[in-house]
Amino acid sequence: MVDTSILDKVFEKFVSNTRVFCDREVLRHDYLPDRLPHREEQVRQLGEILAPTLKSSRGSNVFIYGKTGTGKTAVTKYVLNHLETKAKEFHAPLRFCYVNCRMVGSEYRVFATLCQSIGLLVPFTGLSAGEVFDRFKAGVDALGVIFIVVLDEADALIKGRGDSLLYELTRINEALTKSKISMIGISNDLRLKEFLDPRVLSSLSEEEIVFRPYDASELRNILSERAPSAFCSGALSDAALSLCSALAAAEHGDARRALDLLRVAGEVAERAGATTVVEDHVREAEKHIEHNRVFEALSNLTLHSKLVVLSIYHLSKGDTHRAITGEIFEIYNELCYEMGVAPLTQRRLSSLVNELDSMGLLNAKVVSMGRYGRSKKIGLEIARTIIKEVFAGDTRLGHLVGYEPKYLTRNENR
DNA sequence: CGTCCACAGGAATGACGGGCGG
DNA sequence: CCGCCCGTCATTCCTGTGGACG
Repeated sequence: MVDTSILDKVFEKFVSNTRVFCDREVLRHDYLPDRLPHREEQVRQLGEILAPTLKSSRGSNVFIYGKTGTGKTAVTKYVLNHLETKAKEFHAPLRFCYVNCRMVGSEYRVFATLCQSIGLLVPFTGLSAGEVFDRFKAGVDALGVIFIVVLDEADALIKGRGDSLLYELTRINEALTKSKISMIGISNDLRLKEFLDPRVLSSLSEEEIVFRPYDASELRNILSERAPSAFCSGALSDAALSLCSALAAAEHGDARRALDLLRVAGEVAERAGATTVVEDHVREAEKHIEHNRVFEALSNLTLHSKLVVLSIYHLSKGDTHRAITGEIFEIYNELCYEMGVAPLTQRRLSSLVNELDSMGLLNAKVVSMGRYGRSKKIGLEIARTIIKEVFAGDTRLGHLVGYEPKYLTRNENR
């Protein structure tokens, strides 16, 4: 027999307690507001570039640069949505497809997504990327439309596997007779140009739009624009709103971050039973977000990546000692033995360390120790308590948290 | 000032799981 | 069902290198 009274209380409290939020969806970063403050110029630019598509001519290709949370995606979606409604009004044959390259993952899957958007079903795997591309090409051409391809976070793809995808796409119009394609590339990395083939660069960057980070007062405006529809009147203190803006501005001028902070702060306040969101709730939210991010990232790692993290955890015990690759490999091997799994090679481990570094879980830096060789110095970027928390809850790895590596006892010197 | 450590990280290759068209 | 072609992960082999030591 389960005691449901506890749950009842939780639900009742949730339903009756509508004092803080009235619509928290407004604060999600994928929510598209009616107005995009401080991005009027970019909206106008992109609109001008794409306007010709309404008259069935191809718009220029555009490259959009800017750091995360500067409104690139929002502006693009905003303009495309309006373009779509206009197109319907004028009966212009306009279609578009938005692809987030980082989420989608591989070149193959980008083409697969494009195919799906025009109603072509392709298998998850099995075909060559070229085959999928050809099907897409034939598919769009048959439609006889102006097609806009949006490649968001294109840098994630290009850095990983080169620019052959972009190259093929920029040349696609030569093979099309009834349709035309224009592209919008979006990149978080301003140095992306350096990775690109000059031919791709010139055709892709017919136009460029740069998004500067928001400053604190701009972030404040963005938040205060959304706050009235997100929160009940009087439920949000001015100080809390300012703190969210300031924290996000200090980071990267990241509006996404500001919105997250505000939303989570509201949730923290709500759970605490408060009627007003105050600064302390924001600070709490900051910790909460970081904790969640790390927890999620750690939990989703593969077994071997987890073992690598654990090895570094053991090595950095006590002080802020930074491990080097060789040491990590020693302890990693011990842990693998304890687990009864075959260890990976040092070469592979080195790649895993780099992946963990770019996820922000580790901090890896190549250093030369002169006579004593060249290696990577690696330290944990995250709180040890979270590592304990994640691995202690793992049935397979729990016992390794308290494991005493023989390597460490063998080398009592530091 | 040359040597030589302890790796970094690129390239080629292979095992594996999966879908294709015939 | 088969032979073929993928993408992904991992191994093997490799060349390159910053700087303390002698």
